[in-house]
Amino acid sequence: MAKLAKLDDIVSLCKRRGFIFQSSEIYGGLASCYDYGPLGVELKRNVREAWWKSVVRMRDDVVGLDCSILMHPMVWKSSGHADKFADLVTVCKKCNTRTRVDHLADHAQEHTEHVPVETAMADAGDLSKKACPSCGSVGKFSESMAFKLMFETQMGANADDTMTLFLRPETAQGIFANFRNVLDSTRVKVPFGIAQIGKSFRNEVTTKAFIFRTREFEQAELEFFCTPGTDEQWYEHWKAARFQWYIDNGIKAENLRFRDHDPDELAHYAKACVDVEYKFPFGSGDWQELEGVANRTDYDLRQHQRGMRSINDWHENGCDLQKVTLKEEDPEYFKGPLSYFDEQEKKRYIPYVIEPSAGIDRSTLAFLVDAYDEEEVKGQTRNVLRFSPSLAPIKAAVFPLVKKDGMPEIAQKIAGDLKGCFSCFYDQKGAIGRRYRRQDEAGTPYCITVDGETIADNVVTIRERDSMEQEKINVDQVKNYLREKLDL
RNA sequence: GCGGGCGUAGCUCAGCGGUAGAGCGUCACGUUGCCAACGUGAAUGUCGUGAGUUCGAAUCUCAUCGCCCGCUCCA
Repeated sequence: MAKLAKLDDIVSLCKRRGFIFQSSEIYGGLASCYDYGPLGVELKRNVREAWWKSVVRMRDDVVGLDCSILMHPMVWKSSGHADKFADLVTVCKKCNTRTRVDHLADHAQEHTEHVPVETAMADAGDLSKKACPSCGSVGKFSESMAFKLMFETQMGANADDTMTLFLRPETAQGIFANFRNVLDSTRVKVPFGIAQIGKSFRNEVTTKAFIFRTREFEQAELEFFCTPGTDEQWYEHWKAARFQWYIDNGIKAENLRFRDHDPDELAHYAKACVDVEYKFPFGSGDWQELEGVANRTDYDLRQHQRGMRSINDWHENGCDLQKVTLKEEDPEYFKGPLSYFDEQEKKRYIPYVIEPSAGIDRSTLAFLVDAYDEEEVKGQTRNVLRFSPSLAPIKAAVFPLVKKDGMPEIAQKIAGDLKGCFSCFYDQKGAIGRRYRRQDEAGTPYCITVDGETIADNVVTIRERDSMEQEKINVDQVKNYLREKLDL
């Protein structure tokens, strides 16, 4: 059905209809950055809203949070990002292939294992003896280059007195950093979750495929805290719940799948991880990750307890993160400041964490691509975005059949009334058929048309997007009709 | 970062050394009166950007920015 064979088609559609624009386009564009246009911003807000409703509002065991993007530098020391998100990379001069230095080490590191810069530097010294995994040439490597995966910025207006901070590379750490605050302020009891939606930043080595991998991106993350031993069942619970969410919001089941991470693919702290993947019509493998659900065990909270014990070290070292070494873990770590006391079991422990982490931008793209359809109607091509009503940027459009005889006034009144409930669009220009088709291309589920008889009988026509079928109803029933059909 | 391809109107593209073009879309007026209708008219371009070659550059050369594909990488 869908004719979006290439990424270019999607980019074109997004621009033409005002969903997504290249950032700073009038200045030649800024790599990897994109802006959401009038329809795009509504769509993206609806995606966020649908996630929040499903993960937070419809549940009794999840609360929300909105952390600052800038956090104490020690957060990233504890999380490991400060050390481990600085990979060393070298280029083979013979074949121009880029390779991570730690992959050339004598004892090959695991796939997702990042190594501290110092260790990598030490290994980098003897690159002259290493063979290129691509072409086999020995000692042809360039000087190794460090890739800073975190964006840096300065805090403090006085140039002589600033502190280097990082833009968060994930929202999750802000949740862990607030674990104690939420426990102390909300009467939550394990098992419970803390959810957050917000921007994150990563200097990806390569960006890719439109808004699919960008350096500034939006995440929707849940950290679900549970009793050790129950983590596997919660993992299954969230895996299923998150998959279903995409289905419920309109993704076709055949375009969605799970991909379990192999044991040797897992990050060292993760006990299990699965990706929810969507079959995008671009890229080499087609299937691309929308979301990861991971069992992070008690790793993060334990790391932050170590960080809390190391804060003096940070001050004593002139606030230089590079000079700080995290203190060893207290043998009684399970009684530490980020532990939880279970009243039922009369036991203190560090909860395990299940983390569903979704990409809002790539999900938005998936919803857009999946909704796109072209069909033949009386020899003409009709373009339709078959959005789920929950995501449609515009829920209803109101038209006077013609721009006279009092019809515009009635239509405007109806539109004004509906705007209080949901996003609604009024249009009185041009032929009615054209107005219908324009709304089809924006994905508007319903159009309401006021005709010449409405003045007399108070009846309007409601036209449904997918079937193009029309139904006559009383003006007074429009709002309830839409509420019911849109499930709002 | 490497290799390949591509940047001309909002979109799709033609033009490839000599006045900036088409289709679609957009806007206005008229007509019509429930599915991209018709008529008339109109607006819109730093030809990605900057240098160079030339009497003259959208066109040739170089640099640069951006996008796509591949490599590489990747919660």
